Amino acid sequence: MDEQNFFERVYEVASQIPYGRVTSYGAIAKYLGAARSARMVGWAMNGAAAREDVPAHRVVNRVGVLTGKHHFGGTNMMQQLLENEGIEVVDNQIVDFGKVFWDPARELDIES
DNA sequence: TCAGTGACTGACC
DNA sequence: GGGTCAGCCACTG
Repeated sequence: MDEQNFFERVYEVASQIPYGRVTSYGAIAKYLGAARSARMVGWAMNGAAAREDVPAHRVVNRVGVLTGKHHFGGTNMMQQLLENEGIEVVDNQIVDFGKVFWDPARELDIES
């Protein structure tokens, strides 16, 4: 994969999140080989939110809480976006998170 | 340059 | 079972 920036990789993975699915910062970080740098994934999302090709609203923390909704205008817009995709959200938390969870390391698999 | 902060996570008590 | 602590790296003041 040459030497793409860490942020660019995060954007690439996030942009591959299928409709109606969500993932966690740690899952992306782990897929990129930086599971201990989940915070950097969150920081990357800060810039990803500015990109329309990167559904940052589909990325939440490990328990399915929309911790980053505050960066989506400070309103429930992030929740609205998820609900628009068929994802039920209650109190900033995704319902049946385990069912809609999308693991890049498993779905995308690590192709040689 | 140093110190504080943050869209997280795993381990420990 | 639930709350607290430390580690992680980049950005800002």
